[in-house]
Parts: sequence; C-alpha cells; structure tokens
Amino acid sequence: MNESKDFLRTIIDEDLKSGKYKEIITRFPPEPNGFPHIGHAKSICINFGIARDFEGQCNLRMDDTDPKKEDTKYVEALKDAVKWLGFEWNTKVHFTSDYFSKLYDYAVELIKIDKAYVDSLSEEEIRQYRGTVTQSGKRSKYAKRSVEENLDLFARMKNGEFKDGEHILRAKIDMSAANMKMRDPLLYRIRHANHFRAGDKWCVYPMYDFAHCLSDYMEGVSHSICTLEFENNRDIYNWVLNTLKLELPRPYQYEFARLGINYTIMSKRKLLELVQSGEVSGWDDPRLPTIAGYKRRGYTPESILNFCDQIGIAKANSMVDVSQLEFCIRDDLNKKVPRVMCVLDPIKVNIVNYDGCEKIDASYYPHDVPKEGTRELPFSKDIYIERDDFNQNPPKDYFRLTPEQPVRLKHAYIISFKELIKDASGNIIEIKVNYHSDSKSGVDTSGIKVKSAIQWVSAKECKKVEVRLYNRLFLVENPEGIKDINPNSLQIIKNALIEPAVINEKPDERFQFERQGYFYADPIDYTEQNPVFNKIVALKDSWTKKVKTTKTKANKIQIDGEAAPMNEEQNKAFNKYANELKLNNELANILARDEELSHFFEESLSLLNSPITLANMVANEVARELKQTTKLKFTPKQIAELVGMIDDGTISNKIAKQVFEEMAKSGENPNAIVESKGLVQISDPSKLSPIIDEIIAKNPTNVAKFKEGNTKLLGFFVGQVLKTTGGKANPKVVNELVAKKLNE
RNA sequence: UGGGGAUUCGCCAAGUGGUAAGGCACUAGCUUUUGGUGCUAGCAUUCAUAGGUUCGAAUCCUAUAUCCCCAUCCA
Repeated sequence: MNESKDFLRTIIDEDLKSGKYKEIITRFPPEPNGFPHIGHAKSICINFGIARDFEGQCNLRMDDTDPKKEDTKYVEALKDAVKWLGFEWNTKVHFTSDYFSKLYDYAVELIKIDKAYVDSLSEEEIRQYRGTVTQSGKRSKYAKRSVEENLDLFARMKNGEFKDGEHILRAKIDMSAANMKMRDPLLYRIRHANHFRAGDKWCVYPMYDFAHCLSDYMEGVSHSICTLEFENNRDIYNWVLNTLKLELPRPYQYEFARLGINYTIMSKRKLLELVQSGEVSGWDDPRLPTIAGYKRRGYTPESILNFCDQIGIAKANSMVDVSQLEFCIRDDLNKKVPRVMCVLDPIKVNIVNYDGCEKIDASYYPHDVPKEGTRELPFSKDIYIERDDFNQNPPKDYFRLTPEQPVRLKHAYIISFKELIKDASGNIIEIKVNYHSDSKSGVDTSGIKVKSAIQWVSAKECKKVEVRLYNRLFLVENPEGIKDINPNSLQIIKNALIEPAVINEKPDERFQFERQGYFYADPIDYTEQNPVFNKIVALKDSWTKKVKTTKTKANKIQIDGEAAPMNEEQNKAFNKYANELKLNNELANILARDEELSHFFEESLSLLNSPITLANMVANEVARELKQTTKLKFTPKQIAELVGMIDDGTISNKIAKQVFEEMAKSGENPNAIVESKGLVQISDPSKLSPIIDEIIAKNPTNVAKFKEGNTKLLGFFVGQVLKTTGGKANPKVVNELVAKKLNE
C-alpha cells in the first residue's frame, strides 16, 4: 500500500471523524450487460478495498434497470470477477430489480408532492424541448397535469395500459438549468419487455438517475463512488434524495477517473464488437483486457490487485502505460513459478564427442528465489537449441554460440562449434559441436569462460507442445476499434519442444520458460495429447532493445488569448485605481473588473486610507471568500480594522491571513481575534535569537547542506521558526537573523 | 458556444503557504550458469502559461491555454 491516502479515503476519514457516518458502506454497481474488464477491477478494488480498510461493507449490486440489454450470463461473469480478485460481498448479491416496488412507491411520492409528472410528448419532441447547451429548454404542456391525473396515468402505465413510449414519468425541476441533466430528467419509461429476473411483472422500468441514488440509500450506502462521466448526474442524485426528504444518514456521490491503458480498448460496447465480429475468440480471449481474458491468459489476481494499487485514484483523465501492468505480473510470477526449458524455434545440435545419455538433477528455481524443487533433465548426443542462439556472423556483444564462441547449455555442459550442416538451398539444418566433458554444471573444472547459458532439450525425451504467443491486440496507443487491430496479435507455434518433466510431473500451471517469458497451461484447451501453453508476458529484454529510438522533447509553445476588454465604467475605475491610488495594474484590473470587489474596496477605503494594503486584501483574500460563499460574514469595516493592524506592525501578513480566516468563519472582529489568541507578532531579535539558535542546533545536516550552497534551505529554517512560534514571529526579522546566523 | 471537471518528469501519482514523495519506463555500474532477478547510482532549480499577493507560492488571487464530460425513453 502507498503511504499517502487517495482523495476518497481522505474524505471518508473526515466523515468518520466528524461522525457523519457510523459505518462505511460502499457498493460495486455494474450493469450486467457485458463482461467485466480491468477498469471494473479498479472499481472493485476501490469499493471493496475501502470497505475492508474502514471495516465497513461493500455490496455487489447488479444495476439491472434496462431489460433490453441485460442477461444472467453477465451476472455470473461479474460474480466470478469479484471472487477471483479475492473479495467477498456481504451475504448476498443485490439487484436493483429487487427494489422495483419500493422504487415505484418513491415515484408515487414524488408525484404526490408535485415534483414529478407524466409527460406525453414524443421522444423527438422531448429532445427538442430540452434545448441545447447554450439555449434553455421549454417545459412540456403536460407538466401542468394535476397530481390526481398524474397518479392515475402512472398507475395505468404500470398496469400496461399504454404502449412503449406513449408516456413517461419526469422529475419537475428546471427546463432552463445550465446543467442539461437537470432539465426535467426522465424517471420511468414504459417497457413491455421480459426482464431476466423480474420476468413480465413490470411494464415500467426506472431510469438510472432515479434508481441508483435510491438503491444506494436503501442499502445504507455512505459513499457512492462512480466514474467522472457521472459528475453532472450528481445534481439529480442529490435532488432526488433531498426532495424526498429522506432520513439521514444518506449517501453522497464521489467521482474518480476511469482507467485507461494504452494499446487497449476498455469500452464495453467496443469489446462486444470485437467478440461479436469474431476478431477474438470470445470474452475470455487472452488478448482482451477482460477479467476472463487475463484469467485465461494466466495473470494472477495478485498482479491485478497490485496494479490497481500502483496506479492510484485521482480525478485527472489518464492513460496508464501497459508496461506498468506487465511489470506487476512479472514481479509476481518471478517469486513464484518454476523455471523450465522450452525451445520455441528449434534447431538440431549434434554433440559429436558425446555418447550415451545421462540424467541431470536441476533445480526448478534460481538461487534468488527461495523455493525448493528439482527435476531430472535427460541429456544426450542429440539436442535442440533455439535458432536465435546460434549466429554465424554475430553482431557486436552477441553472447551466445558462434563459430568462435562457446556457450553453456543451462544446467549441463559447455559446447563449442564444430561444423554446420546445410541443405541444398543453404539453410542451416544442423549444427555439429563438441562438448567439454570437464565443464559439467556445478563441477566445472574446464576453466572455459562463456558469456551465456542457453536453454535446450534432449531430442529423444522432449515433448512436443503448442505454444500461443500473444502480442498487443492493437497497433496504436489509442485504438478506436477493429480498424486498429494488430494482424499479428496471435502467433501459434505447434511444434515447440519442452523438457519432459513439465508434462510428466506437472509441477505447476505457470512456468517461466527460461530466457523467454512466463507461460500458463491453458485451462481449457490443454490435453494430454496436445498440451497448450499461453504466453502470459515476456521477460524483460535488454538485448533486443539495444536498438532504440531516441526521443526528442518538443518544446510546446502556448499561445495565450486576450482578456475580454473592459467596459467604460470599468475603464474609469481602473484609471482611478492605477493613477490616483497608485495600485499596480494587476490589482487595479482585478478590482475594476469585479463590481462586488470594487464596492467592497471603496467602502473600506473610505474608513482607512491605506489603498495598497486594502486592495491586496480585497483582491486576494476577499475574492477567495466570495468565490466560495454567496454571503460574506464580515464587513469592509472589519477589513479596514485588520489592515490597520498590519500597517501599524501589530501583526504580520502571515498572522493577518490567520485572522482573516477566523473572521470569515465566525464574523468576529479582528481586534478581538488577535487579542483572544494572543497573536501579536514578535519582532524583538533578542526574543527570536534563542529560538533560531535552537533550531540551527537541531538540524546540523541541513545547516551543512545550506553551507554547501543549498540556499533553498533558508525557507526551511524560517518555516521552522514560524512554526515553533505559532506563526507569531516577524518573518522579516527572522529571515534576516537566520541568514546572518547561517552565514557566520 | 452554457454548465461541470482536470492540468505536478516519457506514463501513473503524492503534495493543501516552509527542502518537489513514490512506482513504471529509461540510463549507467555491480551481482548473476536466465541479456531475467537483485543491488547501487542517475533521472522536475520546477508544478500548463503569464502576471499579482507574500520574507517565502505547485499550493492563495487574476487572466489565458489545452484536454475531458453533458443536449439516449443507456448506465
């Protein structure tokens, strides 16, 4: 776990501390209309992880409000994913469809308080009436229907008296709301459809915005965590719960950025397209970012969990590099799985001076993996090695077998090149070599230095296996769909050769094929007759990577637009502030452009003739408060009082900010705050000196660093002094004193 | 275009007025019978840009730029 908390956990911490909730309840609320992918895994980790961390609970809830798209098989896939990742839901799986009758009652409630109405506009008309982002919409004439009529109509909608689309239940909010989502959102639609759980019982189905918040509420959810695209829906979420006047505690919605990974597609719609088009073999195709795909490919739940932990949770749209995921699976498997030898592209090697055969005892694990286990490796005259591990005309720094360079057969002997056998067209079909009988692994007395040890299998005893190599499914970083697909994303090797122990002993399901990567015995297609291995991920490879592209950092140039021109009145004010009062242009500009601020400023100026300090206070501090609240708790007079204390040296700017905050919160007079908290600043060097000396004595390493030229540390020392004096030390004086003392 | 979000290294991401965390990637060196692993070191005088406030700004103020979301009877 990271030491630092993400923003959600920070909020929850505060809510718990403030007593807003006694227990933390979250939920993972997928719609069962597709297979879960690694983006869902992120959400699962967040919701179940938070529940675990705060000793609360997380509900698994199927958000099944659209009977047209949902299906039981997706419910099962979702349950599998949660279980596979190692989380447990509380007692049972929840379904929004279980709440249909309660939801219906809430809708009736809304109608009764005249906050919902049955609209009978056509779909097209509804769209038109909604307006656009820049133009407000207009309300349907049906919004005027009486409560009784609405109640009657809604009941008849439920009873199936109308056709799909004939009527619709809407919230009565505001057709001119700037947030489009609040323009009388749809609550219930008529659907004569069979629901996979509710059957034919219902003819009306609730919309997401109505069902979700209430389902959360009914389950006692405290924190309803969803992705960024629901930010605009938060207003409806709150509106529904508030206008129904539900008892506290109630849930609140928080949004985080969904997961994006480069070279992969995460949209459920596009994933479905890939599956249906046959571009992949199914939802569990190992090239897919679905949980089922990763599982089939051989990823471990631990690696996915770790990945989710590493990428963090934030609100900025982001695209994680696949290498981060690959790191997680390598990192996990490195500690766990046996190393074995498999030759993917075999070339025959004949050891001319070796006769007979022998069994070599070889460890499954390298020296740095603290696990035990060995197998017997048959060795004989005829073996196979990887075609790439021999090179007749090696490039510089090639470590493997060449006509001049011997190589070690991993766990066995060193061999030296003797002769090449080629066919009529010049292709190498066999390499003849000599072995060094005194170079056996572990008891090597030959003194021969080799640069590497390569994998091999004995020709007679090795087993033929099928190996499926996966490359990234897409050619481009940000794929749009089938058009970007990598035609070589799957490579099947039918005749790979593997050492016999893997097949006979089956020491594990996952292996590292030495020097190649991690592989997984396919859980479905693997048979005794035709063993199949999926490549999970390649080992890191700093050899083939040596030919690397150099990247250049382009300096981005930003073109700044211009601020809107000032009107006549603003211009007049600006000139007055800049010329008469001698404010700097920035200050004059800020005040002149904001009517509220300029009024505030002029009023305070009439009480205290200190234009510059006042202007600073108003343009910076007052402006901030104005952004956050509509009604200020303090007056221009109080500001004048506060500025007066700065001007006469009673308090420093730093204290002034502290006092200001207090004043903004309580509305108390600055004088009173300063007095009650004893905030008068300390400017007397004789009082400050001992404190500074103490801090210098306590931080010898920082003093040394400072003397070596790290002048930034001056801020550190000043900060420490301010901290120990509770902000009361006069920073200017401290600054001078510290600088003097440090330079002594 | 109205509204809502976001912007800290190639990619994630801490940080909420007092020395710019960490991970991935990358680059060296050491170790290594995996060109793996491990270890060590190196990777942001600067936080989208420009101003302002402050002894001190990634953090506060102002303006600007760029990206994302919203006009499904989907969720």
